Amino acid sequence: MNAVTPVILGLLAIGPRSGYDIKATVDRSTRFFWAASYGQIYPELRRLEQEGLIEGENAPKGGRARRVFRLTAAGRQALVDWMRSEGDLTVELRDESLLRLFFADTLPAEDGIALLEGRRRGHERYLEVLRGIAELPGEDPPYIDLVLRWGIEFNEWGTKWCTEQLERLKATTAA
Amino acid sequence: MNAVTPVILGLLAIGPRSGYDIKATVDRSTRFFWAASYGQIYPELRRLEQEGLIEGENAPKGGRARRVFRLTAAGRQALVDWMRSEGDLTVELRDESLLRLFFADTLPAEDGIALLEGRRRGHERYLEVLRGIAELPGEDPPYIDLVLRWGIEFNEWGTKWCTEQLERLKATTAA
DNA sequence: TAGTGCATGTAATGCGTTACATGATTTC
DNA sequence: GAAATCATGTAACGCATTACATGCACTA
Repeated sequence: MNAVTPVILGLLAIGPRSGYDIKATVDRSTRFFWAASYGQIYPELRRLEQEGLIEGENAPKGGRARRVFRLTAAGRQALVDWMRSEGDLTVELRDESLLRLFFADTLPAEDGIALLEGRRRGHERYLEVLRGIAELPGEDPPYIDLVLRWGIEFNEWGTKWCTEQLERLKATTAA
Repeated sequence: MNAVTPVILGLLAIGPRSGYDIKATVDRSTRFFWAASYGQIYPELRRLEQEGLIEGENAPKGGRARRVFRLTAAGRQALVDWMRSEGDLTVELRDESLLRLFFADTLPAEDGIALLEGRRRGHERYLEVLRGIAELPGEDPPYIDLVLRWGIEFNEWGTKWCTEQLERLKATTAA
């Protein structure tokens, strides 16, 4: 069981897919909070098949080799077990902008302002990307939609937070 | 220049410290959004000294060997350069709870509820930790305080978000 | 006097990304 | 006919954590 295992099992629970499909789906969806690369996916697919959690079937498209995997009963059980396993909230965060802010006391006042403005721009850019995904035609299943809305609402909150701090700073320096 | 470089330069800009001190400070402050381990810190201290960005001085406490580092002029410049370098917002997130939620459509309704409740508990636990830090005696410099408040307000927002989604779900299933 | 904290350091390990190789097919 | 996309796969690399080794000093 490693980091890609749950993504693979989870995506195959939605529907059968090839390794390539899995990577493409991840890059359009979970990558914002859970990335995965070919170097993890392909070896893990083989391992999961050996363990009987997934089953592969050759499904070439034209003359192009293609192997589609689907979840076995054991695989579905493994997914359910993982979904119900402990762990209320495990977030690993690496936020360079926050680190810069943390050290902003060592710099002139205008640098702190610039950092906050940059942070806000970053949130706004994320919002554009996520809103673009949300406006795509077709309806997502409820929880996939929920997670997408989390991303949007988080970045809205982050934008607002930066604005508030900027106002507070301006009020303080003015006084 | 690697991931620990800015933390070391930034902390030494606040005041001279030993490698041990740096690790201890990180574990009390930036680790929530920027971790660092001995395996990175000690080799990097040597490298930075060789490059002339920091200077070490033997400062034993009693018979216990101790080496305290401080920033050189070149080191301060390197820090300023990094602080002003591009990069509005680079967040790397690994959120297992979000991944579980993403796949919650494949499970019975009560599992989704449980996931949201667990997520909320996680936010509440983080709040306890961060509020404990905020209530510590002594006053933090403005931006260090700002970042701490970000952590608190983010987890407050996250708690509220979970509550709202739970209410929404209950309203939908009731109807 | 045993345990905890201070203090430095490294070797091993694990993990994930990057980059590349290969080749077919579709699209412009 | 070139470029992009589909599709599979791995080797090399870098990075970070874990775990350990060593030893002094303080405190209960």
